[in-house]
Amino acid sequence: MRDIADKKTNFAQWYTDVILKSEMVDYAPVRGCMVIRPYAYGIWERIRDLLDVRFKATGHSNAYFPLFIPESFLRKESEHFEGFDPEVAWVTHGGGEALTERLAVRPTSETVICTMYAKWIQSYRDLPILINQWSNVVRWEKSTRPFLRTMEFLWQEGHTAHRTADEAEAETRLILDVYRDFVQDELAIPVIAGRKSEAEKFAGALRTYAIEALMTDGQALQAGTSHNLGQHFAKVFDIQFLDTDGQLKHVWQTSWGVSTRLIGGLVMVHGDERGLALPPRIAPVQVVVVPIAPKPAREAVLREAALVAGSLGKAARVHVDDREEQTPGFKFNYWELRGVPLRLEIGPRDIASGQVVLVRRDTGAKLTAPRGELATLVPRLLEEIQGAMLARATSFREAHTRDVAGIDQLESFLAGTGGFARAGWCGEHSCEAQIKQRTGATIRVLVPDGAAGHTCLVCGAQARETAYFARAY
RNA sequence: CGGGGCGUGGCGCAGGUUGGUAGCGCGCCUGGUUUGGGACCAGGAGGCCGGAGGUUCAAGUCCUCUCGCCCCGACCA
Repeated sequence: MRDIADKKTNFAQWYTDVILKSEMVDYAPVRGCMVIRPYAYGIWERIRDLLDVRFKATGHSNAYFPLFIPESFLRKESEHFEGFDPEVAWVTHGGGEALTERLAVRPTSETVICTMYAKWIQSYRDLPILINQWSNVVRWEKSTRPFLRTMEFLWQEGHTAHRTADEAEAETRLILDVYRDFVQDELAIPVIAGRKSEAEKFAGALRTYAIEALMTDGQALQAGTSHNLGQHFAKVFDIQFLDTDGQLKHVWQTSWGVSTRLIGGLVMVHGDERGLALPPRIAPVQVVVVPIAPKPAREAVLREAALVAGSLGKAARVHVDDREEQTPGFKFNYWELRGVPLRLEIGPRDIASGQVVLVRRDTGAKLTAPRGELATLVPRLLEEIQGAMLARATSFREAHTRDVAGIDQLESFLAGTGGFARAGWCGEHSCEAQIKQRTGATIRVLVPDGAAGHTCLVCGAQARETAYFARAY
């Protein structure tokens, strides 16, 4: 493949090449910021729309809270403040005058939202509150990569308040399931869902759950998080309600989010030496029609291409590439780089035979089909591609997941192909820290199953948890 | 913050050691011929070399300062 670095030997450069050359993104004038170009924004719109449906279906509503957060709000919960302070951007001046109180550009919105919830919640009848917002946030990151870690990014953040601890925990897990299903079903990315260790949890949370995906370079990517905030925020922000028993109680809260980082995940899970490969359900363009139009037949071919596109109607998102200046070969590469799942070729030969040529992006497989069958064949093929992409990603993950018995095994596993290493863990932070220090790997998630009978891979004590370790983005 | 790399037409780069009329590829524009895996020919447009200062008859090139970007690491929800 011309113009993009070799994926096997130079993954980081390959990633950068793909996202720049497919015109998904460009570097912004400000360090660490990115411009999300129409093609990638189209993917984000699909992500947003599909997730939003799932949020609404589980009872949530959207709202919007301000970008600016007074410093005093952020300081109320000390663990939360300390977690975020190093990467907060502060506004100190406005309208040419110094502000009496600095304003944070939100790194996340718990503190403003809690302030409002304190006003809105009086009675158990006001609960639960189930609000989501689609917004941008800013975190002053030292080292950035487009989509994976940028100083400003787009995300959704859900913030809920509940009457009981059980209800909050159920909500936290419900959202984790929503995320897992969404990412697997729509993005064709298999994930491991589990709980974060104390060291890795959200600043201010009681418990953090996450879904973790494996990139094709063997590194993990946190693809979504769901936090059970307990009553920490309720207590410092004084969010109380009068319960049926006449007692004044603090609410139990959750917060959860996914971001434009998911787009980086799509690239790194499904991309190949030809560029991006998009799962059909998320692809802005599902089918591209490339007319092969030598001059004498040009009019006829373009007319047929338009007819075919039209005949697919609502069955698929179709684009006809009728640019005159480019040759078919150029267009094939162009759309493969952009990851369009299915290509249709129509030329004089096809018109004569009443057929079209179809080419799958995921496998490169080429087949011909009679024109009349397209309306049923194309949707079926798209679903087949969707399934095949998930299956491929899943078997890659399976092939790169190992049980390791000790830290040496973990180290050599990571030095080799990398991936998820599964092992027992005693629950002590010192053991977790030792692994990170020696191997660079962290606990991605803890899963409930099967710790019994295992020992901690570091200290050898009885394991309390089963952990997935990996190096992560 | 540490290490490395780099700023020269839109993009990618050469030129620098040895100062002497700023070049190549791609892209772009016009015309023509082409179109089943990144077309070809011809003719064009476009940069005073990141910025400031200095040395010199003369600076892309040498010196000083400065700004910025990328990668790796550290850090990081």
